[in-house]
Amino acid sequence: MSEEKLPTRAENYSEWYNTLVQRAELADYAPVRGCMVVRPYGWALWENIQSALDRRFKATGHVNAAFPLFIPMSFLEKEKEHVEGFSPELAVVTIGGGETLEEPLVVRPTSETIIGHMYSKWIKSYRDLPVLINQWANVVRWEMRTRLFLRTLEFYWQEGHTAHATAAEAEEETIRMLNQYADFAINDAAVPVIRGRKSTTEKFAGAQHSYTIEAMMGDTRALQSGTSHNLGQNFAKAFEIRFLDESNTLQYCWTTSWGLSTRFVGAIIMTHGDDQGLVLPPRLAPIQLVIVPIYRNDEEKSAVLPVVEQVKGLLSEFRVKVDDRTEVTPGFKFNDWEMRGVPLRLEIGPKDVEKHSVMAARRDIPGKPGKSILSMENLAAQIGSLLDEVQAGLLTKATRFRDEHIFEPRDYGHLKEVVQNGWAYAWWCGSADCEAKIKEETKATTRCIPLDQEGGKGKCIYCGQPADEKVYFARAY
RNA sequence: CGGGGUGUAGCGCAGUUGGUAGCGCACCGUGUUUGGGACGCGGGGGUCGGCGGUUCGAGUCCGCCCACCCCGACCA
Repeated sequence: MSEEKLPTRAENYSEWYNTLVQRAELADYAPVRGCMVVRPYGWALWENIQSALDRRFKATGHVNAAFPLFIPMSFLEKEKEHVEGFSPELAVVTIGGGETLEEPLVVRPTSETIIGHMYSKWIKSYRDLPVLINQWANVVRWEMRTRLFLRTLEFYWQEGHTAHATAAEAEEETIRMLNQYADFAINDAAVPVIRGRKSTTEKFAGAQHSYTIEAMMGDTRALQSGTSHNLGQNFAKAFEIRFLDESNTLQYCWTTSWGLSTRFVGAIIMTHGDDQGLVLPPRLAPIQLVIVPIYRNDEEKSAVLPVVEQVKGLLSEFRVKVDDRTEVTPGFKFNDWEMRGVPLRLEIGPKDVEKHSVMAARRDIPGKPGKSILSMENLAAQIGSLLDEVQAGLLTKATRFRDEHIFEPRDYGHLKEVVQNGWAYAWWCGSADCEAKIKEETKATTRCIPLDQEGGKGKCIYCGQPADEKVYFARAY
């Protein structure tokens, strides 16, 4: 049960986040540092994210499989950049069954290597391609600083791994899945995202290049919310993933990988949440609608409860919860479900029973303005359109917030200023040196080089050299 | 790993010059309440982070250790 007020976002954003995650019962701290327990409500949200994504993966021809948690250490070492990128954060098992292992086993930080190993066994001919496999899994990365959902030692995700006959097909796949992520984020989670390419410094260790969807959180910091990597032939060469083409020539495959994790739960919290608590997008909310019965005595109770049941029956197409707790007052329930982010609340009391109506309150519009009286006629249709309005409203609001906090700085001094409370969209010459200097001086990193560029030429915001592309700079999670 | 902080009931905290542990919330029982975070009465719950030391006596003083949180270098 929840105590009273949350810390406000303005007061202390990170405390607001931490308190909310726990109070809304999304997750809790595990006894191991940096690990989290995803509680039923949080997991239900994740399951809805999973099914929204899985649907898209299936629709684009992918199948699910499961690969082992343990990876031989030597596999990690086969791709030079990959091992350099991941070795600092590996958890390694050296003892099994009381015996020191012949070869240490890495707890997977990601599965390119072990999947690459299997692909080299499975792929012999161009007829075997493409291979389009996804897995839902947990992975472990030994991070220094952790935050619930945003960065934990162990997290849950999906990782897609594909192999193709040509570079063009691999690139097409990489972009296709990036677009699936963007579509999911925007249309199901109401999280507006910018699709873009990562700079060389920011890309995945071992990738030829990486793409990302970047979202702006309520404190204007950026969150990398999903990534798609074109691995080129790097892993194919390291793991001998080869096929015979139509003309009987042995060729290396072109592979991709793409992932989206429980971090996205954090994205939803920080995109939509307000000082009352969570605000969940109707398409993903574990509970879309809560019904709070209201009565003062047994007489009213016996009039109200049957109507509550009747309404619940009418709304069977939605995820409905009836809050029939007797130990707390309706007022408490209102606050409680608002804190938990339920998009819509129905109040049913004696007055409603009498008038054959119900009182509806939208989570995204606090107080009286968000309330409306619905007649019992076509109730399901009315609820359906209210939920659609909430869904659309969240996206509009989040998009407006983001756009209001994206600036095109005049010069470097101006950039320094705007990244304190927003993103800077500026020309960049592409040099890792300028990128590093900017990071050092402002804490802002390049988030992505957006795919949708208006073109033209400019001068690097830092060094003034000619630049072909504009990039987003922001402080990031 | 560096800097800062905190460990006392599930959570948040108090605990005086050392004298054997308390408050609020939550929890259990009960009655009155119930359209925006109800109230009364009665209860249960603690190896005071761990180990050692000083002392007749340690939550309190001393030493060592451990854990967690916050801020930095790495990351989905």
